[in-house]
Amino acid sequence: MSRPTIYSLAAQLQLSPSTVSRAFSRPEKVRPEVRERILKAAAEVDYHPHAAARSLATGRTGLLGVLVPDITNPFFPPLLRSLRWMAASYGMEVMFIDSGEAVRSEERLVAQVRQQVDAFIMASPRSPVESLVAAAASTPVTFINRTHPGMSATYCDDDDALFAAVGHLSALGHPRIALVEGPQRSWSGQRRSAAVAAAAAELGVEIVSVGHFEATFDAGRASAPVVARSGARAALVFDDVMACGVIAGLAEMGFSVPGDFSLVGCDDVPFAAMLTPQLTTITVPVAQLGSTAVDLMWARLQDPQAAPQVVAHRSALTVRGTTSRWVDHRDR
Amino acid sequence: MSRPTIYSLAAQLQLSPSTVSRAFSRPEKVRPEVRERILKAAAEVDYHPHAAARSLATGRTGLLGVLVPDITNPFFPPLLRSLRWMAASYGMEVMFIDSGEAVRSEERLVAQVRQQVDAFIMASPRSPVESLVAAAASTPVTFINRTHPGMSATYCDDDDALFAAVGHLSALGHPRIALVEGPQRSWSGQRRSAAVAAAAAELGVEIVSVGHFEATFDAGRASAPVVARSGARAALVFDDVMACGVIAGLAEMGFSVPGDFSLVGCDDVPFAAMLTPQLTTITVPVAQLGSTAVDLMWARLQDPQAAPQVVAHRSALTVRGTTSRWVDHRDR
DNA sequence: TTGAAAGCGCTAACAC
DNA sequence: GTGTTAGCGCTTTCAA
Repeated sequence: MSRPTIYSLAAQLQLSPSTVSRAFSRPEKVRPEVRERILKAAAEVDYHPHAAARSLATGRTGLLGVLVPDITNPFFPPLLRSLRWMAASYGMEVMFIDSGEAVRSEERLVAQVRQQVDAFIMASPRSPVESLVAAAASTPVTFINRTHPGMSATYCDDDDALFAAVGHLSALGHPRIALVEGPQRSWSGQRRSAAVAAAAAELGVEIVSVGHFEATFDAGRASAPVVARSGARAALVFDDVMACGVIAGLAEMGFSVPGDFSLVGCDDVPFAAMLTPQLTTITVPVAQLGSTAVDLMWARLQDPQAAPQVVAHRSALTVRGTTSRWVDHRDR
Repeated sequence: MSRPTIYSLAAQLQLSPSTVSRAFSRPEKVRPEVRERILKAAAEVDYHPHAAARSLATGRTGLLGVLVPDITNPFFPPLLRSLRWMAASYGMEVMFIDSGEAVRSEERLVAQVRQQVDAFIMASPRSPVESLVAAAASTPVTFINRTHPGMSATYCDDDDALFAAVGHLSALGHPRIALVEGPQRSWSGQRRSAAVAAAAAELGVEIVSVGHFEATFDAGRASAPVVARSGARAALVFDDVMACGVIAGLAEMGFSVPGDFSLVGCDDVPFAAMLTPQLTTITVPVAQLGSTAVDLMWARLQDPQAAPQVVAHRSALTVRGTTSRWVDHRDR
């Protein structure tokens, strides 16, 4: 009546436990017909190897720790989904860790579970990388959207997309573009700001930064008056959530998007296309970031000696409904 | 150089392994000063009990399996976050399982990991409950937003909120309300439709159902023409995502919300308040659903004999910007 | 190709 | 309150 083990199966089949074990862990080392017999009997009694026992013997858990700062941020769910799906394809399950944006606690959370997972994938943009790596101790970690020497990572290169965005707004007649920047500590944020500056210089467009803001709706809304005062009639916003805030803030001041202001967000989170009007934004290939991260993680697991890799993906401008031609008042 | 164990600690402290073990698993059974000594030494060498070994010995994994149909649906992230947070407070970690809305695969996924988790919490509204329970085998499961005889569950009771919503629209001058229903198989959907009907009868409002739709943005958009033709100038929509779709569809037909149509969504997902105008909706206490589910799960784990419980939470109407007074054209 | 046996690190009787 | 000991179910040399 208790759950079947390799021993009960072995006894029933008049085989040794090791043979039964091999049938599952190293099928190629057991004669096909014997293997068949074992698998069949196993299926009948619904036998599954005991994960903990296997783990104790091998030192591997089959678990991948995924750290995100805030699953409530719409950027992460598609990423988590992709990670879990890809992990499953390698036979691994996902241990989900949400730090609730509590940067201080991430270290502790990671240290707490590092022995229960074979590897970590971290998509947390704020915590100091060093302390995360330290907390993971000898457990390999792969980063998403940030890099660290000696660690595998995959990130999104927004340079081209941002260039396209600046070009798009410029072509629409905007001589000047407001830039609503994200958290100063954000790795992607810094890269994005730099890319915009480069693009603007090349395209002869004036960029006016309205400052750094938290990546939240409220912060976006709070930035709206600054955007309005900037003299620009178009804005590039650090991410889609903030862009929603900017739209709301502008609306409170009586401005409409894209009527009075053109807006470009970033990330293309699921709801960007659900807004009315739909948000023009930079589409980040989240699913690919996820699957690449898992691939890199797996490579490290297979060969711990192998050199860590960093692979970039490119985002692209997706023009939708929040950008429109700018007509100077004086022309009207 | 290898990781510390209760044996290495015991040797170092001239104690027996069991005492060291107890210091961690049953601290009250070891003399305070000895416990101190052990904990101190453990901290120094950064000792943590080996989860797999413990699991093998106790039969418990410390893992909670959380099944959601689609983490990309904005209803679930806050729930997952709450679940993980509450689980952590009981010292459990979360194994995340997203079925990708593939109802057929949920059974398989559950069966695959049921031995690695101590319990399941399932928030999947579509799969036949019976097969989920069967797949979980002897692993206890707690449901969210659906019930099953013999199983613990917590759900949201929308009756009062829906009554308030109908009353709200009625007070705004709407004699007739369109009802955009969700998937027919959805447990909550059926309850919501029934509650609306009851409220309408009591309040003397006419409800016209525009039919059942998938709970997606596109389906919502597709329902817009039907809503427009319904004769109603207000609509109750199964959930917020669909409501976004309805707004988009209406906009394509030249109608504005709340100018031409008043809309009430359901769930109050994070982005409901990020829309412009903000969505009037039914606020579901997701965090409480999550923590209650974990509590119920824990109760089952502590005492498998205890009777399963079902606890309801109430949602509430949150009036925001998508509902407004209806003025009949003929009056204009 | 298969079997015997040791051991992974911890817990839980049980005895002291 | 603490120590002894026997597993928990699997993998993995090593021999046969």
